[in-house]
Amino acid sequence: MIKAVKGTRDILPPASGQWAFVETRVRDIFGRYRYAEIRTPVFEESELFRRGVGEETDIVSKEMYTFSDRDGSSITLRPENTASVMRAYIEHRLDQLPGIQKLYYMGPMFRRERPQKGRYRQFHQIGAEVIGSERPEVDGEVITMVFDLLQATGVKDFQILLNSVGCSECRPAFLAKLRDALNSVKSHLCQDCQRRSDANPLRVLDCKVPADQHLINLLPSILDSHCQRCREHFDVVKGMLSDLAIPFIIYPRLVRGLDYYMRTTFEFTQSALGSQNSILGGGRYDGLAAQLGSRVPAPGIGFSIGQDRLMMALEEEFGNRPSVLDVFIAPLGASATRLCSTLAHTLRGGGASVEVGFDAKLKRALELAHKLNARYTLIVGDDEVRSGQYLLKEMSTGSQELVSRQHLLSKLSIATEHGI
RNA sequence: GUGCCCAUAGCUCAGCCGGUAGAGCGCUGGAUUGUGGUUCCAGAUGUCACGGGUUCGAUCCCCGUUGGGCACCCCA
Repeated sequence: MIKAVKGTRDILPPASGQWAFVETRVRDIFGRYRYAEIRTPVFEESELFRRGVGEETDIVSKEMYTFSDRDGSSITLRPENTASVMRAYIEHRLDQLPGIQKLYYMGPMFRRERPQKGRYRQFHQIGAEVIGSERPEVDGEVITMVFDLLQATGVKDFQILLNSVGCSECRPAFLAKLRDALNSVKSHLCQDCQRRSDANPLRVLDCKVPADQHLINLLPSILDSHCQRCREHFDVVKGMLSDLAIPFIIYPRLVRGLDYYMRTTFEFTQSALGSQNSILGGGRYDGLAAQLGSRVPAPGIGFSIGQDRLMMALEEEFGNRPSVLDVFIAPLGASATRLCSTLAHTLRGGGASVEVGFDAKLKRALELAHKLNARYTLIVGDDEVRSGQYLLKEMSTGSQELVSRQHLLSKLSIATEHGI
């Protein structure tokens, strides 16, 4: 039997309906913030990610799906979408458009990692980018928007971690201070941290080994190394969130894995997700455009939500909500079946969701209607065909009455909004 | 990529100390004519993940492969 390849999966009903529900909410809420959708290709020239994401990152150094095209060019399945969006921004001169660009996307990304809960080789991200402004107010608005989205979809018990990783002016000084401090304590840290101290000192801050924590807490904080511009920027972001009563935790140890981040970085975590507890991450990347060869400055900030993880966090929320079926039509016999096709079409035209049964046995039809969670079953047999009065049965109560074709729709009192 | 654990019906799982498999749920059919949910009866379904090895004989023991889970690395 051929199966889905390692780390990929099928999203089947009813889960697919839940995914679509979330996507509808995304479009609604992002739309209110005047974001517009951008759809970039699923694969790009490999060079884009090498330059955009960073040669030294794990993503680029060991997780990319890269292959040679027939003309010899190197192609990579996108491991994330920010670089692509920025590429499109530069390529199509979106900087020439009035105002700042606010773009959102959703779709599959690909990384060749070992799969585990909340981590897939094909996974799905919902993200947004604002390009063309370095104002801190934009950062605040972006965070506010994701907060709104999580609230609207019903995610519970999440935390917002906020940090500022400085800029090209103040970060080198911080790194020097950190290296110094690490040199004196690293022999007391865990194996991994000893290695990180040299390879990637920032990562030490991310260590979760309990025994290391008290020493790590004594290490220099990036917050103390901020230059004046970074400090002012961060203050505005924090102030905005406070004004909006959005709870956040200043987490100076938050380091993000992609090279392009500077100043504001953030992450939303949710405890129910297990080890992969990060549901979304984002930050500012004012230098990315230049790295990609843009001649005009294009400061930006963005985030991406792990949709697979978001869905996991919402599992309880969705529970076993039944799918919506307003009417199951049960035709008994050939003439009734023929009539029911037009009847179904009329009801669907009026907004009802309708399924027509094909089993001539009423018992079978009712069984199926029940299993499909139909609100009503419409019984159409020879008697009904003759009289033009159809037997409408309400499944929850079992009560039934004869209704004429004209009155069917109003009798059904179709709910205007079909949730899921 | 590394370590540990796991793989039996569509799903959740049982299967002693090696003798080629079972339950619950679900599914299909029936309990006389056009009435579902509860009930009763009957039935189907398994290359016991795959490939080797040991053995008279392997779902069970051993090795490998594939897939999954957990943790690490890292990240969404």
